[in-house]
Amino acid sequence: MTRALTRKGEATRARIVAGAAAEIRERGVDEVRLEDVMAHTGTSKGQLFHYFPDGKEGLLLAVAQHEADQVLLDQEPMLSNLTSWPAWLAWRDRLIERYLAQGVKCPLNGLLGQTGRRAPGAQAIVTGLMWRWQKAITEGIRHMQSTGDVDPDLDADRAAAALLAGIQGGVLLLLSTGKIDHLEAVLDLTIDSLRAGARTGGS
Amino acid sequence: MTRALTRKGEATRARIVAGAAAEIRERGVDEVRLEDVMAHTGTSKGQLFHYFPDGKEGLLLAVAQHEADQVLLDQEPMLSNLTSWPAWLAWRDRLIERYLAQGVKCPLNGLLGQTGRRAPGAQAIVTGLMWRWQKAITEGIRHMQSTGDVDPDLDADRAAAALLAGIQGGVLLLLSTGKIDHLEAVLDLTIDSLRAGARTGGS
DNA sequence: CGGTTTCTGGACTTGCAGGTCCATTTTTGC
DNA sequence: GCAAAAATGGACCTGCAAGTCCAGAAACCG
Repeated sequence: MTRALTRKGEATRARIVAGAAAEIRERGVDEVRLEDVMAHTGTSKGQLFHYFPDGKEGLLLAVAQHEADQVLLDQEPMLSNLTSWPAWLAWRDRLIERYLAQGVKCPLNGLLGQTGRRAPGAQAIVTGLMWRWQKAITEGIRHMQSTGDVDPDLDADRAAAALLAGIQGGVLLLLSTGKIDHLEAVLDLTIDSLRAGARTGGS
Repeated sequence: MTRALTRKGEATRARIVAGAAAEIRERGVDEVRLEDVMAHTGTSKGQLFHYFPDGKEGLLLAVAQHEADQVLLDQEPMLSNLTSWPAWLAWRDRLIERYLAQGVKCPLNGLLGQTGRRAPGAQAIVTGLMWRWQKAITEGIRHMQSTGDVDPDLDADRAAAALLAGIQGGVLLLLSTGKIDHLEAVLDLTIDSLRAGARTGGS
């Protein structure tokens, strides 16, 4: 019963989400008014509330989900194939490239702080994103352990957790300082550290 | 000429900042109205605009500065004395303890995303905080290098940048997931990694 | 086709939070 | 103690952005 959308309606809905996402990325969550979304997507207020009966709340939630999915998609196919050191470096390069291009515009930053508190659902979206992200990294590490490229005694989950945190912090620092250095340092040092434990099995 | 504050006035101003900070920590930036601050600090609207002629903007800026300073103060005296491994671990424990207690309430998270964009000054405050923080860590690493406890060939700045990023990300993940695991993993693994390079000078 | 549903546009309402103003009280400095 | 300056309280104004409503156009389905 959640379905009562014409083909045209579905297109409009998608256009609204995409447009709102772009607007938010560009100017920040709290700077975007529904009017801006309307103007930017060529829609009317009636449409907005037709597709998002919960108003801004619901729209932001949809945008958050959209952006969260995009974050992971942008890392493919590298993220799901961390099966060799060149693959790891390719992933590293993709991340750097992506966030360098993105610059100060983070779609989820504001959503975490702002929507995160009011909408309980937004919290879930971010948590889900982080969980999926970390899972992919963990699998990458496990694979490298299976091929003997990483110390098998290493706690893959813990290492992935640390790496994920480093990435998040690196992006955060990119947002506040405008420099990519932190993200680079995290990725390079962490990958180096993973490689270091390969041959030297001595503990 | 910036000075025209009575002793009483200064106290009131401080009370407003502290109260607003508490309120923001508790409920998030965008959920706090000036009225809330008034109620919570026992002040009137006239006072608010008397001490902060720029209105909410100026108040948030003052709060941000206050909180930024607090973040570093909370880590003292450990942060400025990272001169032995026990000292590093004490710092680690302090961080864990502090953020565990703080839980989901981050004073600067919202300020980064929200005020960060509108107030150009807020950006500077956050950047300044990060810079001071990283500098302290760098000095700690350098000291350990001088005593031979850390590989002297290590790029201390880069390592500090990575660690800082990890901490920020760990806190971010604490905010979104409610779990301290990421922060713990970052601190433990990074410190372990620093120790690992001590004796083995072979590259 | 024709009835029904969905889609669209935009005028209107509403509430509220930031900001203004000034009259009164307190503090200060001489 | 007394003028001047700062501190305080709170009524008032204002703009704006979310949300409501409904009437007309377009799309769907038999």
